[in-house]
Amino acid sequence: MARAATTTDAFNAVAEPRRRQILDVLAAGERPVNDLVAQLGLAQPLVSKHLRVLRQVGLVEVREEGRQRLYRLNGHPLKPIHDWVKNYERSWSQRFDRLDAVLAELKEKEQADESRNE
Amino acid sequence: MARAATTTDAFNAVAEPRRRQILDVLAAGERPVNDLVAQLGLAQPLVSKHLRVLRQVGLVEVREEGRQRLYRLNGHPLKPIHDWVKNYERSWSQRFDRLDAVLAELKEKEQADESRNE
DNA sequence: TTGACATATGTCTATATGAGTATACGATTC
DNA sequence: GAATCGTATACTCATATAGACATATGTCAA
Repeated sequence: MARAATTTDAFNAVAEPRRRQILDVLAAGERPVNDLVAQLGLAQPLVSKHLRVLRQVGLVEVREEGRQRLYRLNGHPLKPIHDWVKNYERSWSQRFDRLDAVLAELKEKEQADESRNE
Repeated sequence: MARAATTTDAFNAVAEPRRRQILDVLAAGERPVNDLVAQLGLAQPLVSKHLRVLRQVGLVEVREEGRQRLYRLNGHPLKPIHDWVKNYERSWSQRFDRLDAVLAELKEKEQADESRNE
């Protein structure tokens, strides 16, 4: 089997840095394709293709206005990523240091109790 | 150009659901490969290959003990993902509703002031 | 209606993938 | 040292990609 399609889910869609850039620009508000082309310095067909992927996973929505297509962000599909990754925050954040210390203490105490019962 | 290698960064490495599963198991503590094979129900060579990718982006580390290799989690490389995605949290979280309301109010007031100066 | 503009799609190429299967390799045990 | 265990690697396959380029489609203006 090959790698999962980029359109499988937000995880795959967002693995491509250019697509993250597009979302970052759209976070400031609705934009026509050519604005994105200009801001990102990418070829227009490439931007259109990235937008297609983002559309397919629901990360952007389009609105037609004259000959322009206005794209806007929809962050909802990013929630699963956030939900998953936030469980690992303790790996780097000092915010959890105190909690970790408490847990270690509890564990130690528990083991002491166990050995008392042997 | 082809899609960026899975070993390019955590974004790409973690786009594969099996690799996320592996990390989820390792979050509970150090594990030998065969434990992962059993818990995930995957073929052993497949697990080894996924572990290799995770190693290359620094998400896991290995320790040899006899004929076993004990893998453990290192969440640090996930921080960029968390940092990026958390900026989009307002897209789905109600926690930001109040803030958004305040911002909208400010904006309205600002526009009122502007029109007074015309 | 002709042309310019905004965007999407098709084709091509190089490349890498996940999974399956077989096998290699080092450590241990007999 | 032979057999076994735990793990990694090699090879194969089908498939999808990002990007470059050319072109199609639709909309507006002169």
